[in-house]
Amino acid sequence: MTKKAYHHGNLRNALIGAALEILETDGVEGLTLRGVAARAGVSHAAPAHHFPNIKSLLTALCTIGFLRFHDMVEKSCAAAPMDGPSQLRAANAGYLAFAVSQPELFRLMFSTPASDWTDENLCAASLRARAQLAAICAPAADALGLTAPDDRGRLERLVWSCAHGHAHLLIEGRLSAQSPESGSGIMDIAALIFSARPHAKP
Amino acid sequence: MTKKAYHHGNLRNALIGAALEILETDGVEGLTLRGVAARAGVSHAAPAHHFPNIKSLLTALCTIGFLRFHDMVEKSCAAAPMDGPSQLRAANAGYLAFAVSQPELFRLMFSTPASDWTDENLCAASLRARAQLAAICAPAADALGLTAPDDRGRLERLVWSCAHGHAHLLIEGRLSAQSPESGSGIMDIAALIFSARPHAKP
DNA sequence: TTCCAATCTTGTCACTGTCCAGATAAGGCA
DNA sequence: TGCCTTATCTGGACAGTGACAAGATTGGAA
Repeated sequence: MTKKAYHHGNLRNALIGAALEILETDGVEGLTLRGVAARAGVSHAAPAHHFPNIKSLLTALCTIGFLRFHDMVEKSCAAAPMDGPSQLRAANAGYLAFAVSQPELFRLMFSTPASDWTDENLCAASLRARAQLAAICAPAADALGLTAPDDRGRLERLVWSCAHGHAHLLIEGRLSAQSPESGSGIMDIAALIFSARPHAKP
Repeated sequence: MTKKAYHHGNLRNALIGAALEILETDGVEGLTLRGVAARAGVSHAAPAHHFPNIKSLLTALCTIGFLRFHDMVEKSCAAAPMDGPSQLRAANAGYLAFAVSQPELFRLMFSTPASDWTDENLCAASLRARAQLAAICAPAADALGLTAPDDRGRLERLVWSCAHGHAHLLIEGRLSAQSPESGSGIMDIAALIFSARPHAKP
């Protein structure tokens, strides 16, 4: 055990783990390929075989982020009543909770140039989260009498924009004066939506 | 004229100008202190006297961003009818137009760790934009019968979150399938707000 | 005119990502 | 069993980066 094995055996995962730790501690600007290698206990060039460049490492982190994000929203929704407004509130709460609990990862996920968006895994993970959003919005769209795909997409964008904007502004310290649970965002939106009379075309 | 002056005379502004150009061309990751110096035609260490470190340069860019942002929203609102909904729509349009026209600057403005938020000028410029938002939201708050400062703040956050989220998702390429003018964001929000009956407490 | 302070240049350092050649080990094949 | 192909990892190197230090240049005040 005192003698270090030449082959790590599970270096790729070890690197990702180390990178995730460094990410939340020091932020993206503190995340260096050499630092990750050092934390994993390998030489500075060892990551090259698993991640040809730092962008590919960030892409892997980003992918994990979307998976975690999906799970967190799902759990939040599963614990809530099944009616439309409750599901929207739960989704918003999950969105926010993820951003607050792992702000650096959240930042990374939504800073597009940082990662490689031609990567299959990343696209799949991202699309899965996108589909989740659509499913959660469906009851609200039904309640508002929106049948045209365009209108439904518009509602999704509205809900998403609101949740995302709130989460982003919050972790960037722009809403620091208020507590995260102060009930802004989709919660109020939902209340307004469901109290408003459905109107055919804006 | 063939002989280059030892003293630039207006180096600080020249550096900022060069940095703004490089920023929108190559993004923040392509913005280097040495590159900025080269574009301004000075040696690699010349910026040090005006900007002790790269963070202070980014802070200056960020400050300019908030000034431009304020002006853009103001112009958009000035060109619109003075009623509450129109002003909200105009503000949203200005918010979006700024983000789309200078996405890298927008990104920089809302990536907090990039710049120094103890800087007086930056804080002033940011607070000015924040006050502008409050002023634009005031008529909507009045129309909804919101008198308590908490409720008014909540509305502001709601409006801001929605506009910001839409702008951010758009420039990060997450809403690429739809055109920017497709009327999401505050416009729909406003329509819902002004069609909804005012309710005392959610 | 002289001198000081601001400004700019040159040189240097540690650190980074990336590339390269070579060392080491794992597993298939004889 | 022993060899050998391939994947994995090491150590060294290079250009580019931000930051620092020391010296050159200049504008303006005394």
